[in-house]
Amino acid sequence: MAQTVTISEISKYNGQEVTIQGWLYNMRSSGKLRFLLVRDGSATIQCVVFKNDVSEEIFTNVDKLTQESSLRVTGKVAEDKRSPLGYELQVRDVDIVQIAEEYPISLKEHGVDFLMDHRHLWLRSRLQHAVMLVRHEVIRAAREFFDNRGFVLVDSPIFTPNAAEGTTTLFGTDYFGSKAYLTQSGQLYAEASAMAFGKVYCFGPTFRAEKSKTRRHLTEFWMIEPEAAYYDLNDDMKLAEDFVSHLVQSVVKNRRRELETLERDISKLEHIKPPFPRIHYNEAAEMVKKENPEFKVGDDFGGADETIVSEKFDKPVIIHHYPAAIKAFYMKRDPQEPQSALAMDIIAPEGYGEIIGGSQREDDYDTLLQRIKEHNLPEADFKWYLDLRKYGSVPHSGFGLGIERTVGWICGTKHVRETIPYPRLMQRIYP
RNA sequence: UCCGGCGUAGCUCAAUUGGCAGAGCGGGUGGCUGUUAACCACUAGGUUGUAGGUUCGAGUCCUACCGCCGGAGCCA
Repeated sequence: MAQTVTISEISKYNGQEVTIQGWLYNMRSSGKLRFLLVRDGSATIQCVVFKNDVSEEIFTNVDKLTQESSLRVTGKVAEDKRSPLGYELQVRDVDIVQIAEEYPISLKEHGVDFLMDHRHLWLRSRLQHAVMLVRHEVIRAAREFFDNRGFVLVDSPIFTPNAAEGTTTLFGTDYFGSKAYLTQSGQLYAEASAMAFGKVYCFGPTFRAEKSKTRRHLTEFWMIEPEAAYYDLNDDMKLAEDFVSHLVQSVVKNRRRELETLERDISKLEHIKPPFPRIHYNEAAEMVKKENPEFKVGDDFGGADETIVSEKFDKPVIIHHYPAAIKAFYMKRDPQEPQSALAMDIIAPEGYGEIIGGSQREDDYDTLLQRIKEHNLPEADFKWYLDLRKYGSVPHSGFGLGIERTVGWICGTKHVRETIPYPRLMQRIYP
């Protein structure tokens, strides 16, 4: 009875007989030879069936195999320079678990819509598999980063009674007869958590009902949001650049093979280390104005404008001190320049757009109450949030990082929908 | 919501600007002892998104609708 092993660890068993269990990715044949490409989720290996090495029955059965049929293969691990993996399996026995029906996804080209309709199967293919492993590494490294720095995971709720920044972009649900919304950010609750634990982060799905149809948008996406008491904007920016650098370096180190599979130019990631360029909004606005005459100082940047700024640098760019008028109600204004918010965004290189938005929060009770009134927000729903400014208020800051945009940038994918297993878009909620 | 593009075989696409609906892949059958999206031969496969219109004749032109794509706005 041969030992059952995973393909990614096959090099440990060179010369030994082992069993692998997986699915048939592709088969080629040549007379008395059959080449079975078998994947098991960890990697893919070529299994060579030579007619004279197996029984007549096994050889006949192999010819019945179809793409994605499930099977167990037993054979001897052999080093082979012709194999991309470095090893192949010299087959002695094949145990067919199921003969797959005609598989919809061929090895040739398909359109995006067709592939998305078959997302549940598309995840098996090489490139999608690589992207998901990078996503896994980004999330693993993100939690590692905060855990190592004394941040506590304190998650925020997904159902919320109110709208942090207006209800038009929120998904409403019926909550036992009253209205509830799906969260668009865990931040407000993270602020409360930070007052209990000092340094916290929350990580979960967030929802935006905006009718956006671009390569950068999903209606459901994952965001990781640290929040720290006694952090000012400078502390926040330092934390953010250390964080982004750690994510990129972890992927470069631990998922290099996947980046190569994706044909990502790794040299563009290797030098992503602190410090990042930091530029004042006014400075960024001047850069944009030179190339986009329609832009007016005081406006928010559009996608193309962000790219104009990010193209000037080969690292992510931190833009800070945005005009308070275009930013959220909870952001503190700079006492030195009251028209500006203590806010910062990080724009990824190569046109991948905003991956981080953060700020120092307003910590004065009266000022915050005034902002809530100015924005016509339901005061009663924010009572608990205002409480934080009544009982030991402290300066504090935080930011949110969009997982999908970050993974998209690191992988070099064209559209964020390929960076989440089952994307939700305006026109898609299947599968 | 606005702007633009596209809907032809299971999939990816072609069809000479209005004149016999085709190819590759995938499926099926057969062949080949080292294939790398293997290759070779044969084979099955169609209400050209829907409805109407113009015309001797419409995949192609016109009108409406439906679906999809990605860009703007907004954002991570």
